[in-house]
Amino acid sequence: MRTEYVEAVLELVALIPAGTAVAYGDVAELLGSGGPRQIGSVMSHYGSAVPWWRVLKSNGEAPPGHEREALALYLNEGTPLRGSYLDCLRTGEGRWRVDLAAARWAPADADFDRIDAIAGRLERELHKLSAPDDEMTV
DNA sequence: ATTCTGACTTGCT
DNA sequence: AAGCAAGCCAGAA
Repeated sequence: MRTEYVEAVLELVALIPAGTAVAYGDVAELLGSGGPRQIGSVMSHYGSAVPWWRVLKSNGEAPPGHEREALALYLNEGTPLRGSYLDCLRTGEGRWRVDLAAARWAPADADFDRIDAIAGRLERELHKLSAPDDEMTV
């Protein structure tokens, strides 16, 4: 189901500029909630409408099962790559990955404002759900 | 309540 | 560089 968490993740991913990328864990950190696996889960189920290829594994490998498609997109938007991606294109044999050190998205001040807005909204939403427990204790 | 599973990470061979 | 085990977090069975 499209929970607040899912919405927050998708909104955040939508902010990632072309040519840059972040790791699943980075998204979780920016969001201030959940872990890498939660992000991966959200992307696999609801990521089709956002730039999913800009969120990948911490070692720079493209999301499992979408390597081919992702490579085309990276080349298309000039994302820094490492390894023999050319061979991969021609012979389908080379190993490659995104040069995350060079491609990692560095949010500007304006971006952080939006990120904080999303994270804050999510925070309040989650708190709201776990709040009604004051009377139960005692 | 318990167990399993997964578009994850990190650390150790 | 490549494989493996153990953490880790939530949702589903």
